Amino acid sequence: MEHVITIARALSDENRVRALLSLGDKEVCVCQLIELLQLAPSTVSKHMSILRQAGLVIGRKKGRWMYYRLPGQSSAPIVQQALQWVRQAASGDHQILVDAEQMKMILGMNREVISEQQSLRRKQATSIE
Amino acid sequence: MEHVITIARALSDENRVRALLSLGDKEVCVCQLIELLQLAPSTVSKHMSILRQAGLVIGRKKGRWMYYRLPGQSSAPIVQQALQWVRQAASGDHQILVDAEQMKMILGMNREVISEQQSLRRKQATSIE
DNA sequence: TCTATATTTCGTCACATAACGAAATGGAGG
DNA sequence: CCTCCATTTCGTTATGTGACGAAATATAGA
Repeated sequence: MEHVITIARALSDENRVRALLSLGDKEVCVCQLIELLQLAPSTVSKHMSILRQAGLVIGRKKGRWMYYRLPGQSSAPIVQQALQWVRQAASGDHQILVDAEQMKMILGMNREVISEQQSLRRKQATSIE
Repeated sequence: MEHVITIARALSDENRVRALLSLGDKEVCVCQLIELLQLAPSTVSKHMSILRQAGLVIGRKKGRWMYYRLPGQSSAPIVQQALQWVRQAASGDHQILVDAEQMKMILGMNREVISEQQSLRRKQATSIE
């Protein structure tokens, strides 16, 4: 029961569902999710930790980077079914389709370009004030 | 997408999941759910309206009483699958099993007895202060 | 060891939500 | 029409949540 609630809560935020579904069958690092969602690093980190606590994603640390991916057959049935549900339910949604395209783009870029974009955005953010 | 979020949010509260699963294949009125959850009428009413907005239950007004039931085959696949998920995921949970027993009991009582119990509880609540 | 950088943790703010009681609503029956 | 009563709506309060920036952490590379 507790797990049901935890999973449902994890799926009750649009940004988390976007992040989750953008993973596809790839392993994606946080900086790439930041680029996709256009949110602050700390915010994205929190979202991913909520998804991980629910068992909906698996995190793997490699060097300075944290990679997230969908759990495979090894995960609990309750998790697999939840994933199947959200995947089906949101498939065809405009935002999700756009995200898939965007993620393809992001995965094609090497990380240096992403880092550059992000530091650029940070400068913009501070200069606006 | 919006519907996904609405459904997930509706399922992210324990009392709502309890109410939902206690319906089974019966039609249940609000006063009976109040009895089951032991919450204030206004609270239960709000919970059921959230479940109804998500499409997870169907409400039918008969005289002074409001009856809720699970939607049948007619409901959207996204709803049916969500219901199937939560039913499976929470089946075997202790609270849910207890609730099922309790609901059998409540459905066996006629409404006069329930009303009496509830007005008794109201008196108790005020006399405590 | 020192620096740079990806990520997380922490503190804070605005806003959402679950709970209640009181009052409003609406239908049944006198 | 009036009363009763199940339910809903409204207003309030306490707590939860999502957002951010600043600071802490951890790791690769000089």
